[in-house]
Amino acid sequence: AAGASSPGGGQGGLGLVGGEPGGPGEPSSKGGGGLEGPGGQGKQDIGDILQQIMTITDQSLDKAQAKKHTLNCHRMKPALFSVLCEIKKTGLSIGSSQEEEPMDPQLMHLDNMLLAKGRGRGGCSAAAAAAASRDSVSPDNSIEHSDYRSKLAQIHHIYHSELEKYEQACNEFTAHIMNHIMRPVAPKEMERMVSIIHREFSAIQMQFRQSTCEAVMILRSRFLDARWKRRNFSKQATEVLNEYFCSHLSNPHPSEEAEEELTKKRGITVSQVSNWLGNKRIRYKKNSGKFQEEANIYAVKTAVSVTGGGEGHSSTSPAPPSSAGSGGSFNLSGSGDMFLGMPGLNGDACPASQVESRHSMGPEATEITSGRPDGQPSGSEGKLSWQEAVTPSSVTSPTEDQGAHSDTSH
DNA sequence: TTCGATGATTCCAA
DNA sequence: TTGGAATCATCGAA
Repeated sequence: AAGASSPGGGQGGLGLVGGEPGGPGEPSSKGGGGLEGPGGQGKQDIGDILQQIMTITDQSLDKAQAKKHTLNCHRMKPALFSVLCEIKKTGLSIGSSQEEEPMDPQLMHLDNMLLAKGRGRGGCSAAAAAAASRDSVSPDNSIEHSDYRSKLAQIHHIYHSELEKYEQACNEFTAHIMNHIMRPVAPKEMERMVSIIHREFSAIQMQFRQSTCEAVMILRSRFLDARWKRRNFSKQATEVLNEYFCSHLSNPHPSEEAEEELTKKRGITVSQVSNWLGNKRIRYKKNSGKFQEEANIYAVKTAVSVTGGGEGHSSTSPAPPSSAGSGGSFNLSGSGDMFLGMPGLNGDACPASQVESRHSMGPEATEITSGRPDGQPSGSEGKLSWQEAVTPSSVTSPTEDQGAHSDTSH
C-alpha cells in the first residue's frame, strides 16, 4: 500500500516483485515487469504492469512469498534497490513540494468570507456561530428574539460537535494508517500521507462549513429581514403621512427637512417615510382612476343633494369609503383635520377637495376634484408634472368608461 | 381560509 | 443617486 501511494515507490516496487524473469511459479509474467533483469526484453507495456498491480492481490499468499524469495535472491537486488530508493527520493521531493501549500485556496477563501460575514450584518457559519454564543447579533440590530437566539445557538452547538467529530475521525484515521503501514516508511513520506489525509478531511469540513453558513444565513434572513416582521404603521402615522401626501399632491417628494419632520411626528424612520411615499405615489397613480370615478360620483350626489334640496344623501346613498367621517360633504372648509381620519380609496387617494382648497395646486389639482370634461391633459407646457402625468390616464382610462360618471361630474 | 391592503426590498432606467 | 415599477411576505378584516 505504501508503495502504491508514491509514484516512484509504486513503480519500483512492482517492478521488483514481478520483474524476476523465469522465476519459480511465474508463468504469467510474460518475461518480467518493466524493471526486469539485465538480460530483459526491453520495455514492458505499461498496461501489463498495471495488470499485474490489479491482479497481485488475487494471487495466493504462496505465490507472493515465492516472488519475495526470488527477489531477495536476485543478484541485482542491491543495485536495483539503491536505484529505486533514488527514484523514490526524487518522487517524494516533487510530491511534497506540491503539497506543502499552507492551505487550500478555496478553503482560505471560505474562511475569509466567514470571518468577514461574522463581523458584518450577515454573520454566518463558524464566525457567526461563535459570535452568536457571545452577543447573538450585530450591534446595529440589537435583536432580542429568543427564538432566533435559540435556533442560532442550536446551529452553533451542532457545528462545534460535528467539527469535533471530524477532528476525532481524522486523528483516528491518521493513527490507523500510521500503525498499519506494512513496511518501513520514511518520516517524510509518512508526513506526506498524513497531510493527504488531513486535506481530505479539510474538504469535508469545508462542505460542512458551507452548509452551516447557509443555515445561519437562512435563519438570519428569516428573522432579520424586515419583511418578515412587518408591522402596519399606527393610525396616527398613516394620517400624518396621508396629510403630507395629499397636501403635496402636485409634488409628493419631500425635502430632507420635510421627511425629518414627518419622522419626528410619528416616530418612524426616514426610510419608512420614503418607502411609504414611494408606495403611495405608485399606488395612487395606479388607482387614481378608480378614485377619480368615485370622487366624481360623490361630487354629483353632493351637488344633487345641495341643489335639489330635499333628500339627505347621507341616508339614502351609500357613501364611498373615502368619505367616511367627512359628514358627507366634499366642500371642506380648509380644515386640515377634516381629512386626517379619512383613509382614502383603498388607501391610495386623498379627498380631492382637500387637495385643492388649501394648496393652490393649479389646474391639475382642480381636475381631481371636478374631473375634466374634455378628457384632455390640461398641461400646455411640454413636460407634465407628476400630477398631470397621473390624471389624464385616469380620466380617459377605458376601465372608467363603464359607468356614466365622467360626464356627470358637475 | 381567503383576499385585499400594506410595508419593505429589489431591479432598472434616467 | 433617485424614483418608478414589480414583487415579496405579512397583516387584518370578512
